[in-house]
Amino acid sequence: MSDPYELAYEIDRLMRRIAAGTHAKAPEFDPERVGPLGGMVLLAIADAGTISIQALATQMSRDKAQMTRLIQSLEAKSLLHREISDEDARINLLELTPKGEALVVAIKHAVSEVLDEILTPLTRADRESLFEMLQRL
Amino acid sequence: MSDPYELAYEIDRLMRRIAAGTHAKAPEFDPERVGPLGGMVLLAIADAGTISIQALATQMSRDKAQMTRLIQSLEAKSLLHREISDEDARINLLELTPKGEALVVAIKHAVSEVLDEILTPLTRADRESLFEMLQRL
DNA sequence: TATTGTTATACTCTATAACTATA
DNA sequence: TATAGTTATAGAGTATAACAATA
Repeated sequence: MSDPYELAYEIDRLMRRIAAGTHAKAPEFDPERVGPLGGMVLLAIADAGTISIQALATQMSRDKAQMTRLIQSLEAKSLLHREISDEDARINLLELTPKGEALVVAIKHAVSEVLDEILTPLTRADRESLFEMLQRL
Repeated sequence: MSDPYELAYEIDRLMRRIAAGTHAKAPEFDPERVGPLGGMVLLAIADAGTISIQALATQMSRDKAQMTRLIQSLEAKSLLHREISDEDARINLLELTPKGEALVVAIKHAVSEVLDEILTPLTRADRESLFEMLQRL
C-alpha cells in the first residue's frame, strides 16, 4: 500500500499542471489579469449565483482577509458587484456583472480544455469516479 | 456528466486543505521553517536518493529558477548538500544530509496524519483507486 | 547550439493580528 | 459576545528574461 503522503505529491503536481496550462492560455482570455485564484473565485461565484465573502472563503478553504482583497480587485475590474444584505447588514452579497459572466465562460472553456488534455489517460468512467471521490472528501 | 472544470475546484480545495492542515502542525516538526514547497522538495529528494535540480523541477512541475533558490535555502539550513556530477559538470546532484533525512521522517508523519484525516470518507479500495488514477495522469 | 544552473525583478498568494460595524 | 468584513504587514510561491558555464 502506498503511504498517504505520496498522494500529496500527486495532487500537488496535478494542481500545478492545471495552473501552468491555464496560465499559458491566459493571454487569450484574461485581459484583466485576474490570476488563477481570481479565476477560481469567479467560477465559484458563478456557480453560487449569489454568495457572501465569508461563505466564499470557507467554500474555497481560503482566508477571509485574502478573499476581501481579491474581491476588491475583481470589483475594481467591474467583474462583480456587491450589495449589502437586507437581512443582515454585516453581509455583502456578491454577484457577477455581465462582464464577469462573459469572462467566466471563457475561463471555463480554457480550464476544460487544459483538463481534457491532462485527463486523457483516464476513461470516462474513471473521470466520473475521480470526481465523485473528490466530492466526497 | 460534470464539466471537467469542476474537477479543478475540487483538486484546488483538497490541496488547500492538505496545505492548511500541515501548516497548522508545522511548529511541531519544522523548526527550520522550510515551508510547504520546501517540505515537498525534501520528500522528493528523499524518494529519489540523488537527483539534479533540473530533474527535480521537471518532476514537480516547477520552474528551475525557483528550484535553484529553494535548494539554496535548504542547503543553507544544512538539510541537503550538492555535488557536481563526474559525468557532466553542469549537473548538481542533490542528496539529503542526516538532518534533512530526520526532517523528512517528521514531515512524512505529519502529512500522512493530515491526509488520513481528510481521506476518512474513502475506503481503502477508494484510496488505492484514487492514487492509481492520479499516478496515471 | 542546447542544456544546467544562476541572478534579478515583478507579481500573486498566504498567514496573522488588530480593527470596525453590526448582530 | 460573536460574526462579517477590512486593513496592514511579512513571508512564500510563481513567471519571465537574461546570463555564465559546460556539453
